Amino acid sequence: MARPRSDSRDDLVVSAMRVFWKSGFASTSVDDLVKATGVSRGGIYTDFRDKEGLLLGCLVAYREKYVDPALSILRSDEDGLRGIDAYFSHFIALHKQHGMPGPGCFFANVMTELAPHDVAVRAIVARHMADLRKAFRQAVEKSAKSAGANLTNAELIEIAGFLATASQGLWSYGRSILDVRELERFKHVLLNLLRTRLDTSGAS
Amino acid sequence: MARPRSDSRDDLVVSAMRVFWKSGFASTSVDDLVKATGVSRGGIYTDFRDKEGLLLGCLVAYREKYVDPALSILRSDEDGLRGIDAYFSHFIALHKQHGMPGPGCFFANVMTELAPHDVAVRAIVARHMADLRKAFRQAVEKSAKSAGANLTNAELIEIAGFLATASQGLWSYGRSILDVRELERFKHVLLNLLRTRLDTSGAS
DNA sequence: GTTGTTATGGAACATTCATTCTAAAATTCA
DNA sequence: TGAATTTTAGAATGAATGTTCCATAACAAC
Repeated sequence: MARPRSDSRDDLVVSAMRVFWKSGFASTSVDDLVKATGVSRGGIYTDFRDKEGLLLGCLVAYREKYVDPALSILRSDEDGLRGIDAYFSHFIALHKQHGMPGPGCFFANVMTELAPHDVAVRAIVARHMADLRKAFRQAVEKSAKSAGANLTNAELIEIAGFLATASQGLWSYGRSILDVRELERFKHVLLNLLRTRLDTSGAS
Repeated sequence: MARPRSDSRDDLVVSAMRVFWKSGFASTSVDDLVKATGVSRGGIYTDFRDKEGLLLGCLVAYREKYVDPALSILRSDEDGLRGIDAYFSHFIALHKQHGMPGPGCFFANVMTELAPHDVAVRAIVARHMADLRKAFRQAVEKSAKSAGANLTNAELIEIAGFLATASQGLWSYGRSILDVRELERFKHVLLNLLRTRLDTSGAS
């Protein structure tokens, strides 16, 4: 049963992504991938060089399917803090619907498992973190403006980097707990800290 | 060459810990462990039920050898914020001496890789996070007092939970980057946020 | 309906895996 | 020294691994 190429491969990469996402790279066998995707071994090795090639494809698919929409949400609200709130709520909702312990963030998982030993993974993870920092930076900048806070460019960048890194901790933690409310508490504290930080940088 | 039992097994568990810590559970073979520890396959399976049993032993050893000293540092300074600073500096120094990309935090790594699928791991990780929260809580409480900040018990707990979770993100991120200064920037922002939070909760 | 292209299921392959076992060697204690 | 106890190195086991290959079957285009 040969299916039309273009969209069947989207299915392949999306199904594979979910398995890698939940179980990690090393613990996922090619057999698992064949079963989960419905694509034959040959098909997988034709379209991707090997198991790691498929993983890299899955990371790209994850960015398009999950990260980009989340960053749009983060950017779309003209109120920066509300955008950040919405970004976290979006992923927390994903964890709620998935059931806890949650799947975490695919990038955070892969970063933790493979980054030290795999340059290709490190590169694509670095790009993800840069995107995340950039989106946070714009959000913080907006809310700083509307709060009348004076933040230097360096401070904006610092804070954005902190937010990006801290949120990776949240998603990893989500893989080990049974209560989503812990995720919400994190969001709550993060926003409070950020708000007070902006409120105390009022124009001199 | 039979060595005295009690201390040779400490060596075993410490050497194995380092391998699991850097390479993860699934990617570490029993062969790797035999080579790294110098203990025979039989010896490993005699003292620990299986590979996972050894991992659990390594997690306990990690807590004793790395976490407890770090928490002592965190607790020892009578200035809470300075204790938090010292805690992060301690682990950052570890990353510096190890070379980047760093090994991260063993608990954070195992949490990300195994927690969703392994109840035993989840339990021991939960205990670690609780310890970490408790230590952070005491530190924040101390610095709140000395800053004259009015924080409710609930607020203290919330903030401590945030700190514990956020720091997991830092260590995971440390596995994907080549420049330790990124870790230091994180610490810097974290402490700033915390400081301003305490300064704005002054007695009414 | 024929032809050329692609995908399939599954066999085949060579490794590697976790785990068990055993005979020899080292260590302990008398 | 000699007997009892551990530990070792490494063979053995059987299953699982990633990857390649191929004959069959499904498809698209004409």
